[in-house]
Amino acid sequence: MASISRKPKLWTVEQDDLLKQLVENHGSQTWPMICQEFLETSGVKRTPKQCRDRWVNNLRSEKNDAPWKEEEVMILFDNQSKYGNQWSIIAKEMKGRTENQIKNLFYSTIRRNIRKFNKGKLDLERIKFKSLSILENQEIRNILTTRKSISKNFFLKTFLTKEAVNVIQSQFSQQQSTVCTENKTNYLALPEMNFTTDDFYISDDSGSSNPTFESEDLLYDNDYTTLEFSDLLNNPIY
DNA sequence: AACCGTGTCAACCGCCAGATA
DNA sequence: TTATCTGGCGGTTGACACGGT
Repeated sequence: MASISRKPKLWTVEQDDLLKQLVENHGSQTWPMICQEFLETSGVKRTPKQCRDRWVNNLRSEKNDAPWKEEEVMILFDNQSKYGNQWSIIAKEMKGRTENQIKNLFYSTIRRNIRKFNKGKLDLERIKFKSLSILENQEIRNILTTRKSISKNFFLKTFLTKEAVNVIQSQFSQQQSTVCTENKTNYLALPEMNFTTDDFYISDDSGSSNPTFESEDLLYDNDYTTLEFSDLLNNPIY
């Protein structure tokens, strides 16, 4: 079956002006009427849904198009943690940012960090995204909400604990999983604890087989939760 | 200069709940 | 009571710009 094209149909300034005018006349609750009048006036066919989306996402309020500040991003992730994916509620707390802007930033951050984290890792070590519920695991959340400025080393040297792997696998429990038998390398996992990416840096011991995460107060090595690949083979986790 | 990967944004889509006929 | 309509919302897609190689 041929896929249906969904080429976006961009709005012109004239169309925006007309839509604003119509909303002014009829209010923002009567979209079928608005889109009918829109068609009669402009000759352009837009569905009620398209009109509403355009209004809500771009025209309704004064939109802040400035690049996101670090504080805003932190507030966004705090709010997401508090309210879940209720973007409309989050948007109300973030003046000038629309629901769409907030959603876009959130998902692009998640996607970026998944890509960075998975790069160079074996299939079993990777974060597989099915739904945002995996963020309920604090460890995965810390990885996926990491800021843009964090170094590649952070992702290279960070591995999932058994518990985090379980969380991910549970989302795919209905699917057949495969076990890679080629690599017997130990998995070095982060400790199960709350931290922010400001709390530590990765020590410069690139020649060592035991990457070390350090902070001003804490020093970790692989004495803590370490997941060995042989364990996985002997005790499948799914 | 060309290509590729990545990030951002607007628009689209599908689902759900409430209102109404 | 049921079917249909509508608005609201979360999640996804496609286009485009930009930077790195």
